[in-house]
Amino acid sequence: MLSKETLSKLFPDWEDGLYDAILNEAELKEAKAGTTLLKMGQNIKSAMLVVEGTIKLYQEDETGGEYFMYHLNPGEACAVTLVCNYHHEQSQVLAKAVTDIQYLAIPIEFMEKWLNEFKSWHYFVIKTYRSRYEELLKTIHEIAFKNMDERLEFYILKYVKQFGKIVNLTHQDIANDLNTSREVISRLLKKMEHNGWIVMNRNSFDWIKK
Amino acid sequence: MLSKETLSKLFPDWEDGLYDAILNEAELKEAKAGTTLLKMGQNIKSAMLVVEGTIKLYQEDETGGEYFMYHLNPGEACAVTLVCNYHHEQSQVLAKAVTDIQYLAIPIEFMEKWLNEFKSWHYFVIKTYRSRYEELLKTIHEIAFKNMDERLEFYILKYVKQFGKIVNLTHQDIANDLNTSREVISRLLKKMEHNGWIVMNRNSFDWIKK
DNA sequence: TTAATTGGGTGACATATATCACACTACAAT
DNA sequence: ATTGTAGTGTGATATATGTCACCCAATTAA
Repeated sequence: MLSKETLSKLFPDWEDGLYDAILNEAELKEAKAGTTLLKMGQNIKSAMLVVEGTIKLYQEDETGGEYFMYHLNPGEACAVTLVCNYHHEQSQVLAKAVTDIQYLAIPIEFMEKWLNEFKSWHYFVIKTYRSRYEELLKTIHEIAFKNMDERLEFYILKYVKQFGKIVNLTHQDIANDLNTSREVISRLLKKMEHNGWIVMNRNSFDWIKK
Repeated sequence: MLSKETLSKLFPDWEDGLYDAILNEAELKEAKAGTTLLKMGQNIKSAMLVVEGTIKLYQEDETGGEYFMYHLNPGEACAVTLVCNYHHEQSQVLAKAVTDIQYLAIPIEFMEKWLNEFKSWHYFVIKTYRSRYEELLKTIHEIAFKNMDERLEFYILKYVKQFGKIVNLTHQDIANDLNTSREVISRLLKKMEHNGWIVMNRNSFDWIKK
């Protein structure tokens, strides 16, 4: 079960009443690694706050393509689910659990209410949107101006920052996240290996640049 | 000079005290069409609210490339300038006036203060971030999944929605906004003409599809 | 131990876009 | 009328990436 202590570690800037509200209204849910938590076009019925584990956020194409945008970690929230004035709002993003996760699901009817009641909630929402907006800007910068080799490096660095220098991803995983094909990634990784940036193993490689 | 009536038409959801605060603290500025209002990396010293005219927001590359993301119209605000807790925050976007414009410049020291004082300001900031976040998602969708011909159509439709079916842009203008070359745009527009989607003139063309 | 599956390597080729060179035309300036 | 300039059209070619075909090695399942 969830305690006020746990909450105050995850969300240190909240006022006391907000912790109580969460304990009363939020449901603590779990999901296995790999689960899809939110699909594009799906109706949003609750806000999502990460308690444990990591979530990956994607832009999704009608034809099945995906483009990875950013990670969500404990103490962070999915921006799109935070402000739903109307019911039946549809998700604009795809969210997947990377690891086994725990998250808080708060029915969206509390969103409007809490914005009124809790100043710290209000700040939390703004902070969330601001930082996600910045992530999207970085993503646009990559896709609009960089070639695949640079985007791959940027992608790997995001991974390394999250999980460390041993990158446990198959070439196919990476290709899916960057909306390209496995062959392209294989060739680019080979180049990186020649350049001495990585050491390759089956199913993984080590980032050793710098 | 700026009146409370004008303000209440532009920003209908604000509380009364906020109009007064604006009248006291904001400076009404003007800029000619084509002016650069904010460059990437530039220190943000004031928030920007559009009163008259249209602004275009870009992502900018170190090497001079630009990618158009969205328009800002009267009653809208530049999200990045709205939440600057620290001084010396650097702009992540490029903003240019498309038409002659008037805008309100509010020194950033009031941002934190007003978030505390005015609930309607708080909502305004959230609404701004939310809608800009959605624009960025659409932009990512275009660049990540679409070829240049589809992106060009999307681009033209944004223009048409803003300014009407007569598109007063040179091929070079469009190429700059989509970070490609004039030749590419020329050829694609020729195709659109063949398909009967547009009628071309010198310095402009008409969108007649559908 | 053998067979099947998954991850990866690589050549050949297709396509989209970028780049270069240059020609042409409408309009503006003189 | 002449000249200059900005906007446009278009072939030739280069490059990055996508696609197809197929192989091999490592791991797992039988």
